[in-house]
Amino acid sequence: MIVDDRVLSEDFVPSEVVHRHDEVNRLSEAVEPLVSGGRPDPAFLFGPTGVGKTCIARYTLHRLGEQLPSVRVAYVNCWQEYTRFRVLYNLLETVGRAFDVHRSTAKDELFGRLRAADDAPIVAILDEVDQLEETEVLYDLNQLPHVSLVLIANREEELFAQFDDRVRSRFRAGTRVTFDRYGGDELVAILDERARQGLEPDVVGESQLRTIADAAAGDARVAIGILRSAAQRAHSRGDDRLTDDLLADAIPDARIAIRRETIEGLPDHQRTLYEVIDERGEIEPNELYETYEARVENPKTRRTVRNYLTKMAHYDLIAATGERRGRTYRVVEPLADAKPVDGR
DNA sequence: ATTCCACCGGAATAGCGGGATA
DNA sequence: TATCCCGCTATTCCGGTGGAAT
Repeated sequence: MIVDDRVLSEDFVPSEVVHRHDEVNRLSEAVEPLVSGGRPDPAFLFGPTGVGKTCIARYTLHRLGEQLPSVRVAYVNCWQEYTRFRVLYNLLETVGRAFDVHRSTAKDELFGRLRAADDAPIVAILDEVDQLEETEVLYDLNQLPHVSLVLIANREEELFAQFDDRVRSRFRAGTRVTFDRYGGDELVAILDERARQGLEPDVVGESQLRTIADAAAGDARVAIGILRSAAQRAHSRGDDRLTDDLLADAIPDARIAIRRETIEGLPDHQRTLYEVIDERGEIEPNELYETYEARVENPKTRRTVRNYLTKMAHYDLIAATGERRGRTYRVVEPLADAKPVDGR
C-alpha cells in the first residue's frame, strides 16, 4: 500500500515541482548574483500556509546548491528558533562551526564565528520569520557580505510592522515573491504526484483526490495530511485501496490530529489553561485565572498567565474577543475554517 | 462628561541551570 | 571547587486604554 511514507510527510521536498514554476524562477533570479560571485538582495516569500513557500525555497536553493557546490544553504524555522542566539547557533551548525558553543559563550562570539565563516557564501532561509522576537539579528546578518537571506512569512505588512526602523529601512529593497492559494486542479495534481511516488498504483482514485482537494481548501499541507492519514489507516487494516468511507473519516481526523498533538505537547500550566477555556466555552480573564489558580499545584502569576495566553493565541489554539474589560477567551475550533475551494 | 478600573503588554529584574575557567 | 558568564523563564512594576459606572 504505502511505498515510501517520506513522500507524504510534512517536510518532503519533491524533486520536481508540479506548479509554482513562476515562483521558482523569480526566486532563482533573486539569488542569481551568487553564480557570478555577487551578493543578492534579500528575498521575501509571502503567502498563507500550505501554499508551498517553504517547499519552493528549499527546492530552489537545493538546485542552486547543485549548480554551485560551495554555497551552503541553512534552513532555520523561527517558530522554534526565535532568539538571536538560536538563529545564529543554527546557522553555525549548518556551516559546521557550532562545536563547543554553549550558553556561556560570549555574547558576540557566535556572530564573530559566522563573520569568520566567509570562505564561501551562505544562504540563510529563515522560515516563519514573523515569529522571530529579536529582529535585530536580521540587520546583523544583512551586514555580512557572504550571507544572503531568504525570508518567509505570511504577510508583508505584518512582518514589517514588527521590525524596528533600522531593520525596516534596510529591507525595503529585495525581491518579493507572493504565493496564492492553490486551486482545486492544482491540488489534485500535487496529490496525484505524491500518490504516484508514495503509494502503490491504483490505491487512490481521481475522484477521491478531488474530494481531498476540496476538503483542504487550497492548503497543500492539509491535503497531503489527509492523504497520509487515510493511507495509514488503510495500510494498518491491510487494505489495498482507499475506500470512500475511510476517506470521510480521515478528513476531519487530519486537522484534529494536528491540533491534539499540539495540545498534548503544551507544558502543564498552558494545557490546564486550555482545558479550562475548552470546558467553559467562553470565559473572562479573571474567572479564567481563578479557576486555573485553584486547579494547579503552584500557580504562576497573572502576568505569566497573560504571556501564556498570548502565546497560545499565537499558535491559534485560543482566541480572544474584545479589548480590556469584557474580553473573553475561547478555543479555536480546528474544523471551523474548512471551506471547499472551487475547482476552476 | 468624567471617573473608574479590569486588563493588556513593555521593560527591568531576579533566579535557575549549566558549561567554562582559574 | 568556587566563580563567572550567559540564556531563559518567571516575576515585579507600571503606564496606557477603552468600556462600564457614576
